[in-house]
Amino acid sequence: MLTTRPRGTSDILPGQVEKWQYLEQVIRRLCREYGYSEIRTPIFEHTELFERGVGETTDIVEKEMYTFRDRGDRSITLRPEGTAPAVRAYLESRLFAGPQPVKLYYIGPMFRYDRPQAGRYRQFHQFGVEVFGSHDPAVDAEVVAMAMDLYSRLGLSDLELHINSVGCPRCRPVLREKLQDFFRSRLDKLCPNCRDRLGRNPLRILDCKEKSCIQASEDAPTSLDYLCPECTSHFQAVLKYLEELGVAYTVDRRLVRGLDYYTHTAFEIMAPGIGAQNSIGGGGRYNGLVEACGGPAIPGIGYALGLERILLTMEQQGISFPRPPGLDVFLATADPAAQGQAMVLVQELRREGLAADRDYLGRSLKAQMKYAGKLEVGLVAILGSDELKRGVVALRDMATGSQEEIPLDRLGDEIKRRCAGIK
RNA sequence: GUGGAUGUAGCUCAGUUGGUUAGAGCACCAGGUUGUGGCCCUGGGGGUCGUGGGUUCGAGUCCCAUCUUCCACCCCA
Repeated sequence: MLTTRPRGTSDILPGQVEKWQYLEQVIRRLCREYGYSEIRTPIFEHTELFERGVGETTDIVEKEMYTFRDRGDRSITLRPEGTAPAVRAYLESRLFAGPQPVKLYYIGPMFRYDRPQAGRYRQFHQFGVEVFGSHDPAVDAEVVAMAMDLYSRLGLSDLELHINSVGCPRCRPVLREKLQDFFRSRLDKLCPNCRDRLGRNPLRILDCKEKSCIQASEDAPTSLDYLCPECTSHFQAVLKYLEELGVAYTVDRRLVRGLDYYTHTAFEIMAPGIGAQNSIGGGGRYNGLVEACGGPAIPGIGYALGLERILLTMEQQGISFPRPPGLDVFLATADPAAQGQAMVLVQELRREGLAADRDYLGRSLKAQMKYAGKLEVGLVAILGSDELKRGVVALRDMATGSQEEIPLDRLGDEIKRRCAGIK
């Protein structure tokens, strides 16, 4: 137990963490180019925020939250998603009083008490964006295009973008009723889960993966059949913009975001080949959420992408990551007399902005060379008492094996010169 | 939360019908004569056989429980 991490968590170790850093770097650049500012919210919040903000009837709230009482007897929950905290911060800091729209992004760990499997963990990471303050369907399109842009920047291909409109508070009740009418007559064909859903959230039946339910809902009315004129024109505009942006999509009338405050656009991106948990991102418009959280009636839209699943897909598609830079130079000492001088020299090189390191295990020169070879350092500077006397070091190019004496005062510049040539 | 599989050195695995000090390859460390890596050779360290019970004269091998990971379901990222 002492040496075992909690279930569904993972250590991101050297060798792997560079991939994360690369991914994060691409994300941050993307966000800057799209005009988004980062927001960092707490990793835990008051439980009510998620109960209200995510929805009491969702699986997340009903069975997946990490909730506990703190020492002040407050109910605290490790954040299971990023939208509700962003809304909370937007309201708490009155960002709606500043210039609109407010475009935010976040990146960090989320927590859900699920049963782990490939691509699903109890602590996982999401990158997400939220835009507050605009109804413009162009924002819907931009947000979708931005997500797709990230995937393509990472080199991912063969992704499926599904998009739908789930209506608004005006047309959804109509659809709800139509769906309830439709399914009431074929209750016997629905799975127990969906029978339960009929009363609470009939839209979700369309989303059920149970064979019988898929069959039963084949001719069921979908949101697109009962959209109000405003919703229809909004959705048509989003699709038109996507076409203009060259983003390929599939209208999926079964795609549902089950929460009450979700409105209009809903979308999801799937990656084939990474297992059953193949959704690598999803989002939609939530024009009712800010108000539901006690704020003014301000529209919003956003998405969240799963970082583990993106990395999984990249690996599955054989995408190579840029090689992280290692040391510029390794300083090897040829005899113990040079130790003190080596320490000072390495420190000087670092001050000059070079990545430099040396041996700390009292190894023989041979062993130090071997070690440097394993680290794949391009240059090794060798310092012995002979060199020390003459104020030079032997600088060895590890790729070619050629070696040259460099005066100590020129060493930094010489290394920089050679590294520049390689880079 | 439900069902199925898995678990032997850091990694990939072997381990005969239960029977002596549990092995290999790779990795790690050290040597292969005087201050020099990548190949090769030699040697070394490292395993409470996931954990806890049980059966047995004897268990890595059989039984039970538990944990982990994996796969699927539910659902999502």
